[in-house]
Parts: sequence; C-alpha cells; structure tokens
Amino acid sequence: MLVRLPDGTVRAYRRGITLAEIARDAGAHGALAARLDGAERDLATPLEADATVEWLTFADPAGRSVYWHSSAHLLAQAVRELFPQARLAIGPPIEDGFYYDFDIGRPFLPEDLQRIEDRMRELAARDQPIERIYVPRDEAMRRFEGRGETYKAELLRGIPDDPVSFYRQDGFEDMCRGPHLPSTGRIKAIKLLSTSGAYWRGDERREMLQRIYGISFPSQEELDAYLARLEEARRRDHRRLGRELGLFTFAPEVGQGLPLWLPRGATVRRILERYIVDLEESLGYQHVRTPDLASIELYKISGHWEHYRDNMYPPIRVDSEELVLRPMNCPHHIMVYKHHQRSYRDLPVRIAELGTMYRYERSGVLSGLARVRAMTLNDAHIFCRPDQLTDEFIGVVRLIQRAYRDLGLRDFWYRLSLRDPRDRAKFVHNDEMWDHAEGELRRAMQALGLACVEARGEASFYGPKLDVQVPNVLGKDETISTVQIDFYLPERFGLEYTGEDSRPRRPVMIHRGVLSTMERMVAFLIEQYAGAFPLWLAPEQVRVLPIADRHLSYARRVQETLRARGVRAEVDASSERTGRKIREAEVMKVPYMLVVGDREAAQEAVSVRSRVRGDEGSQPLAAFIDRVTEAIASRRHDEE
RNA sequence: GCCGGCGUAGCUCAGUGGGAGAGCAGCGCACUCGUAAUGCGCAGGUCAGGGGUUCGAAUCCCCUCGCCGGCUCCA
Repeated sequence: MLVRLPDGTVRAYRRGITLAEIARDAGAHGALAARLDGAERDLATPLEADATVEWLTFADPAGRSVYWHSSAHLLAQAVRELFPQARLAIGPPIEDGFYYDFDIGRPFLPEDLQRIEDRMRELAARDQPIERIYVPRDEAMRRFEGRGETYKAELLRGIPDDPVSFYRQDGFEDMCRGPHLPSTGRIKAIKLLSTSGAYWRGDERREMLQRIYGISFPSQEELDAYLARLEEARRRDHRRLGRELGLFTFAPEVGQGLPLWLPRGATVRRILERYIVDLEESLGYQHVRTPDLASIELYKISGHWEHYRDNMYPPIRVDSEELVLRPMNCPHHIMVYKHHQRSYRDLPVRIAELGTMYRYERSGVLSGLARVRAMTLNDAHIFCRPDQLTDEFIGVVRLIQRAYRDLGLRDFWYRLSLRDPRDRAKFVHNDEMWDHAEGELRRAMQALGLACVEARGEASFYGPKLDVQVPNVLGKDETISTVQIDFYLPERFGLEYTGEDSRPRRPVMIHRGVLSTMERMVAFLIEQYAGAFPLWLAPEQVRVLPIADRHLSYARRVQETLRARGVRAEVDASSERTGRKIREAEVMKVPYMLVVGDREAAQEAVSVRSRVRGDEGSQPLAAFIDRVTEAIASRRHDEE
C-alpha cells in the first residue's frame, strides 16, 4: 500500500496502519489530525488503500480548528461534571478559540468560569484518549431524549447519518463529525475568556443559551502571547484613547450613540474631510449639500421605507408632511441628478457629499464611534452609461487605493460580493442583469490586476459590490470601502439621459464610500495608530515648550510663525519643568516638541524633539518650518 | 431589543450594614528649571437616578438610566 506524504515522498506501508503510526514514522510530531485524500480525519484512522496524506498542525487554520474543537469538547465535559443538569447545545471552533452553548437553567457567574477552567486543566492533565464511535441513529435519539438533551435531539433531526458519529473521552460523549485530537493531553494551556447569552441557532425568537468563550494553545508561552495581544488591543481601544486624547465624548443627556466631537477629534475629522473632498474634486466629483431630513415619500419611492424601516427613525409629522431623518443619501443625490435633463455627453455624473445620516440602531449594538446613530458618510453616487460602468468602477478602485496609501493602510483585501442565485428572496430577480454586472466587476478587477475573494450571497439586494476589507487591531476584517452597482434605483426613480439617438436611456448607478463614515474611519485610525496620528492628521502637530517663563514670548512667536504657515501648534505655558512638559506632550502623542530657552531665543532657533526619534538637537526655526510643512504636505508616514 | 456583568471625585480604583477615601488630573503658592512626572497646600462626591428594607444603606432588595462583553444587526 503506497502513501504519498506532504514532502512528496511515497512510502509503502502495511494495510491497516493508522495515520498516527505514519506520522510517527515520518517524524511529523506536530500532527494533530490529517487530511486523507483531501478529507479531514483523526490520526487513529486506519488506512486501507493507497492514499495521499497531509498533516494538520497548530500552525495551519484547519489544525487549529481541530485543536479548538477538542478544547470545546473538554469545556463541555468540565461543565457536565460540574453541572450535571446542563443541557448541551453546540460547541464549534471559531477564528480565535472556541465556544460552547449550554442551558444550565441559570447564567454562568465569573466564579463558575474559574472552576470550569480549573476542571478543564485537571481533565487535560489526565491525558485521556479521544475516540470516535458510531451509534445507530435511533439509539442516539433515545439517549438524547432520555437525558432531556433537547438541543442535541434537534440537531440530530437535521442530520441524515445512520449511524451517527460520536466522540468519547474519559466517559464523556458528544455527537460530532470530528476530527479531533488523539488525546485530551494535547491541550496544554487553557483560558476561558467570557460568558454571554446567545440565542439557540442564532434566532432571537428562540431560547437564550449561556455561551462560554475560551481559547487554548499547545504551550503556555503561546497563550501568554495571545493574552498580551488582547491587552494591546485594549490599550488601543478607540473609546479609551478617545477619552485620554480628548477626541470625542458621549453624554447621556445628548443621547445614546450620538457622539460629541471635541476640538482635537473634530480637527482630525476635518482634516480627513478636506483631504477627501479635495481629492474627489480633482477626480471630477461634484460635491453637493442636501438636507438631513426628507419627506417619507422619497423613501417610499426608493424602497427604503419598505426594506429599511426597522433602522429608520419614525416620521415627524408637520403640517401636511411626514418627514424622516435620512438613513441614506442616495435618494437625495438621485433628485440632484433629476434636477435637469442629462445628455449622454454629460455622463458620467459623480455626485458626492459628506452626507450625515441617522439610523436607529438597537441599543445593544452601539459601540463608541464604531457604531453610532448619527454618522457622516464619505458618500458619492456615479450615474453613468452602461458602457462606462467598467471604467467608472476602475476609477473608484484607484481612488480607494490612493486614499489607503495616504492613510497608511497597507493590509487589505478585496471581496467581490455576488448574489446567491439559489436565494431568490434576497435579491431582485433579473438574472441577465446580475450576470452582466457580476461579469463586469470580474473583468474590471482583472483589468486592474487585483486579486479578490468571491463571496456568494453577500451582494446587496439590488446588485453586486466590491467590499474592501481591512483587518483591525484584533485581526478581524472590517468593511471600510464599498462600491455597489445598482440597476434598481434608476428604475424606481425613472432616471434617464438622452442617448445619441435622442431617445431616453436609463443610466446605471454606482454607490460608493471610500473613507466609510467619518465616525468609523476615525475610530479605525485611532486603533491603527494607537492614537499617534501621522503628522498630517495629528490634531496638534507641534508643541512649543519654553524652558522658563522668560522664554514665553519667544515661544509665542514661534507658535505664531508656525500657525501662519498652517501648522497646528500650541505652547505649554505652565510653570512646570521641561521634563514634565515633554512627558505631557508625549502622552498626548504630539509629533514634534520644540524646546526653546536662551540659546534658541538668541538664534531664532528651536531644539527639536520628535515623539519617535527623541532629541534631535537645535536647528534654525525657518529650517524646521520648511521641513515640517513639507512633511505635512506630502502626508509622509515615514517622516518619523 | 435579548442574556450577563458593571456604575464611588474629571480619570484609575479602595471601601460589603454605623466616620466617603487614595493616586493621578484640577486650582493656589513657592521654585524659573535644558529633553518622559519639583515640592507644599487647597478644593472636588444627593456613592448613576428613583423607590423599598432597616434605628441606621455606597453596602441588602426592586425599578429606571448609562456603560462593558456577547447574541441579533451593521457604515
């Protein structure tokens, strides 16, 4: 019997040899499970025919999934032992760790978590083998029903297998497809992270279960490193830095999810807004201003009132009108398009706005600036002829690339969100339109030479879109930019342009957001930079630090000179020592500190301290200003 | 919205049935200082809000509000 190993070698083995034995023979010590002719299997699996084997280790995502899946079983075993009445639901591995959902008739308390974690360690230390067993279907159902395992019984009803596979360790059994680790002792370092409520099968009309989240690693060092990463993410949390750096705040008197931009935060936002508006204008976008309110009739035409009502604030009745706070800007921009007749020669028309919108978000989902109820989108709608669609799309992608470069975002990927043709309810019916639009997007991405991941079923209901995914501090992808093709709203609003043949034609719409909402972008950038904004975005770019009070007037003069050149500069006029002033400027992450004393005042100079390079010594004020204004203008990220 | 946790000074937190505290920040005074915290002093709180139990509540119970972790949803 011949077995092809991952290094390409082929070895002969006797029939019936297990994957574990082959792993040992091949020196694959890190193997947790294997892929046998492409299918994931336990190491205990015996081989009966020629095969190709790949090892799953903790180093690859599939191997980690096996590891965390077994960890979830260990969690369930510990809970079952400590809470014999517990009913088990599901316990899968997730991107970072695992969870298990239980029904124990009450919530878990923090002290329960500690006990469970301790028990898991004891169980792992016993290093019991994890075995796969097969149970006839009706026998399994009898067992579940006999023990009141209603959730497992429901799961089994959804599985056609007979017999069904179970995994058994140390007397504990759980229905599971596998694969799993060979033994519980492989789980070396365990941390239970949190508990929460979770709806059974994610359905808010069904039972609320108690979920425990955890993570595990093959060594304590790896666990410690993971926990340190979590700590680092907490340190960079935009809500914490927003308060510490005086960027924004919330007041219960104002309302939930309604941010107050403080001067420093408002400055960052204003710089971003100026940047993107200037950039868009240079690319032929026309910026408009439209009101935050509109008649409900507008949203009845657009379909939002029908499809999006749950996220809209209820109408305000005045005189004979009913007004709503707008949840989206597109209908307003469509009305701008309709202001006058358009010729095929006018297209494309690119209508842009920093459009403020209001969405009713359920209170539980609000989170700092990342999830708010009042937000301003860097929005635009491109109205073009069908033959211009590809070029316009390419133009938007290039704009996104440019903006990301200036913002220092290097890590991102493209997701092509397509319809799921089987899901007839979620997407408007017009297969020809969809096929055409999806094909256009694919071709455009090819023309750009950009790789993208296709995501079936992620399209919006009216058309396919390109989402730009950027990993945040925790490594989770966030959608920042999006480009959506829309054949639907032009139809609803009866949009037209006059074709070459003088006949009315229907334009295509592209909805696009580049910087996302200002709220979300600033939240993202705070975390990205850990509050240390690059020079061009820093709310305070330079702080002048007089050594003693007699240097105050020179410090003021330096400040005025900088401000006259457009540099955001402050003076620390406190009577503190220089060390203290430096510390405070460092804490506020000011990019440049200028220490000025007798020597500097006498020579029209400044002693430059960079927040990253430290003391750079004295230089003429004029030279510093030239250097700093050049660095700001070029939006360099390596100026420091 | 749902489940759970939390809410004491601007911030971080101690105080678990009987005097409301600390550090930092703030203010004042002194020092006038050369690259990450000068010293001394002062002020600051209906202990989230409301109701209840108790001779007595920051502390125990109930309700409301807000925040946090999830679920569901999402720019």
